[in-house]
Amino acid sequence: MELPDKYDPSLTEDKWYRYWIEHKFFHSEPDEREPYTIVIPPPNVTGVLHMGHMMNNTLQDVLVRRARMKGKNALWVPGTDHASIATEAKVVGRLAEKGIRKQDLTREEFLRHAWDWTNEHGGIILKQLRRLGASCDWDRTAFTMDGPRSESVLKVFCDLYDKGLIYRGLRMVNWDPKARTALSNIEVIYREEKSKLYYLKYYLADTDTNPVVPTEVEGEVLHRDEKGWYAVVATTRPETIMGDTAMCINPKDPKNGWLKGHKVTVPLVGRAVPVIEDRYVDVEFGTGCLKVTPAHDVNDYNLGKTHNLETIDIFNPDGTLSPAAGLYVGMDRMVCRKQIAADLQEAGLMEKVEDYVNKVGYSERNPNTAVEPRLCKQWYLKMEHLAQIALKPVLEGNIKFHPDKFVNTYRNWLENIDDWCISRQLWWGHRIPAYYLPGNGGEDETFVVALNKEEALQKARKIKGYENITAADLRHDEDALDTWFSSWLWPVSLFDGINDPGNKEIRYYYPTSDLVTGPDIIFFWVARMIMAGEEYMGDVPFRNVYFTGIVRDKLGRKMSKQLGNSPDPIGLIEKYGADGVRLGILLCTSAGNDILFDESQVEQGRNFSNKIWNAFRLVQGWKEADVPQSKANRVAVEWFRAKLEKTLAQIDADYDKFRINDAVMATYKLFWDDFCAWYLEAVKPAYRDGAQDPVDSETYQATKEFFDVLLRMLHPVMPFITEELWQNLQPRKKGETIMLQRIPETTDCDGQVIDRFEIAQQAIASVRAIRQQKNISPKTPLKLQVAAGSFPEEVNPVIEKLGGISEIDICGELDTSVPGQGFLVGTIRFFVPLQGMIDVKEQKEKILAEIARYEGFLKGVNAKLGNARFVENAPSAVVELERKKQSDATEKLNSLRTELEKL
RNA sequence: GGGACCAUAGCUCAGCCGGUUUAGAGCGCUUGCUUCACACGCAAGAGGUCAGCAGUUCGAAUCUGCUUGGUCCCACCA
Repeated sequence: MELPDKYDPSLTEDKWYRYWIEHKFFHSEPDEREPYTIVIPPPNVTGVLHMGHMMNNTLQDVLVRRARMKGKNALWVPGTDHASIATEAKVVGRLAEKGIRKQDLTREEFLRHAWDWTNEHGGIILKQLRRLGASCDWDRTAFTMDGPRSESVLKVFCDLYDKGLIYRGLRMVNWDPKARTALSNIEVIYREEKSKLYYLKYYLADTDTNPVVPTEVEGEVLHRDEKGWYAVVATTRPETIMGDTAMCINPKDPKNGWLKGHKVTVPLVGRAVPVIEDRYVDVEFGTGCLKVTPAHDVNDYNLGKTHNLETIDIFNPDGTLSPAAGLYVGMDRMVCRKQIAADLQEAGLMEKVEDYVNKVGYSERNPNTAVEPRLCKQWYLKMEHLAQIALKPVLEGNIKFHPDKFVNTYRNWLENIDDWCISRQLWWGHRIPAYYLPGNGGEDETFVVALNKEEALQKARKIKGYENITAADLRHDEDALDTWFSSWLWPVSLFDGINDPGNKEIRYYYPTSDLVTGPDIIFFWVARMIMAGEEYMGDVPFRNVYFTGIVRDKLGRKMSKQLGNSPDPIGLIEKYGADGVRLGILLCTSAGNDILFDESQVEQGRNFSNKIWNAFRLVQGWKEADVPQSKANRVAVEWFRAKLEKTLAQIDADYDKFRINDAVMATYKLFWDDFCAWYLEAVKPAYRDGAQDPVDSETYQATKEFFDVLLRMLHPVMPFITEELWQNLQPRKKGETIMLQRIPETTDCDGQVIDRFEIAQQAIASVRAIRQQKNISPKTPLKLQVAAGSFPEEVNPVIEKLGGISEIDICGELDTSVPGQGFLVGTIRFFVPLQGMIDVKEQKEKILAEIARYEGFLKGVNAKLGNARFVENAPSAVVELERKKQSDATEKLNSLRTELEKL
């Protein structure tokens, strides 16, 4: 077979992926083998692949392919997430393009559109993962809103409700006015922002009742003008004054003490509100006077509760001013802020405006929409018990985080956790299985929680006074559940562990092995999966969590559509091949650290593919012959066998510690440096008279075996090219695959073999350096002298072959009477005679520099050994080591000086 | 406001339970090579006072403290 000199991934990738699928190599069923399970972090069903997915899924594929090749029953379950708020937003946007408003549709009509959209775009991302080579068991592809998963969600909701962990409560929630839904605390992202601090005048409302107004307060300017006495309130949100129902001061604040017991008038609004006292107020902030708007601020809400204040909700769900505001009705809150500021100024009610930096909460899914605190009734999940059971396995090490620094983050969150707001005012999602009974519909409305309407009806009829109601009387709760309320069940629900507890699959595959995900969803997902796992399985959902970093561009910026700095993953695969992309990503990954992605890394991956390809071309072109093995070949084979063993052990250790980039780099260097640059060069047959010499059988077979092992080691990282070459390395049976071959177990290696070959490597490098310096062609044969001693003669043939040495003379003393150049490998002295080709002056300078270096080194060592305290206190082994350094350096110096003299 | 992490060659990082390292890797860079596997290559090189200061120690990139610069997480200060 004639192979082109460039590897073309497009000719192999699709072919082998189809082969793997046809033979169901990715499919797993429970059997007697040890299971290895990964569940995919389900991407948004309508999402498209980005670099973060590429990294995350490449890592998972490496882990799962490796486990498979270690003989485990490996399973990687794929699937997608319905992503309620994100998907609903997309559907709303798409409908808007067609001029359709969500509020004009019924729930059923809207859901029809949402499913259409899902079916149209859903799963694109999973198709893209196939291009990457992902060895997911596609037969098991799941969706968080498919039948079994939805049923699991509802069952869990009912169960938690029955356990008293779910309740309905009137609370101040984080409201997204664009999506018009409540959000959980962790869906709010706080951003520092330049804004204004407005100082508003609140005139005393009761001046005519002759208040006791102080004539002076030490160090403070009192507020009085022609209209009377006034207090000044600093606020960032003047548009909320229509909801003010009090002003608050700290009881211990001397400068505002005069306001006690008075009423003040809300500017523009004209309403008189009481001045209340609460230690919550920070005396130092602003003027020490706080406007209290119980409906629109969490702290104010709490103040309102303790001080029994009226609550005036001045906003509509979409963030516009409601009739309750009385002013600016229908205006957007942000527009209103500017308008009211102008109006206050105009009316002389604004003392001043300052620049101010504060933190504003934004919706995670609508990043340009500021969250509005809003008082409304929502469903909550109590967290105390769940947090407790989730904390233990992580703190006790039953679940290991990589890197473990995230244990702190995790603990901190769980120890200070708030109840989880699980209801969303959305249609796309799992509808809350609560049914309201006919009644007043007020705050204390009656409801039942049940899997379906029939069950709900049965439950409802047991309630006194409702014995005769019909299904039509029941009103199903309109809200959907938070997306994460379904994904937290993922490792359990994928094996139907909720609907069919104790089934064969859940018993076999649960707990899963490793989870690969980003630290940004440690609270959203990781922590909650541990809660659900412990609650419903009584066991951890996974053993290890590998946290990836964020993929950033070369300049350290997050990848984003706006910046246009995110490469198209499929484009990259087409340009460099999936294997190249995978290697490029893996080389720069390390657990928990952000990765700075640059296309040059993928180029490196592509180059490596090509290197493997060409190494294969070389070996494939060899002719095997029944001739005795040369000494050089024997030494090389022996060495590479040892080197392979040693590296295999290293790589195993790296993978076990989740140091995947180190493992990949070690494999890369083993193939490129050790195998190609040294081993293949050492055994490569000579090319003579227009034909290549044959290779002896022993070496030929060993080389093929090495190649086979190397391909197996590389396969988890570069699945396509390794399959292609493995299939061609020797005739394979139909249905065979490298995927299911074993990666060899490690055995002990002969360190001495490696050490002595290293001497040869260094000698060869030195000879090559001499050639380079003296401008001597690699083809010109050179002689080499070695001072007899600890030099291992076995490696001579290798030095001769790779160094272009015609003769190695092992002598008692180097014959430096002829001009030439010496070098040292460790303490072994070498000399290359060079008849009249060297520059004596340059040579001298070099030796002098070397001498200076060793003298400095020796000085340091001598200083240590001359220090009585060192010799007395340091362990004897350490002192011995220093002595050895001393004698070695002295010896080196002597030989250098001898050489110098002889020049 | 609380907490975590980071600072080592031009770049990205490893080493960090103190002593076989007057510091390693990959990429990049320099020089020389159309050597019949590969220029997506081969070979040989250059390059760092381990952020700064102080301390502990016979000995510190490695431990402690402080300083500077950077990143991230958590928190209801208008």
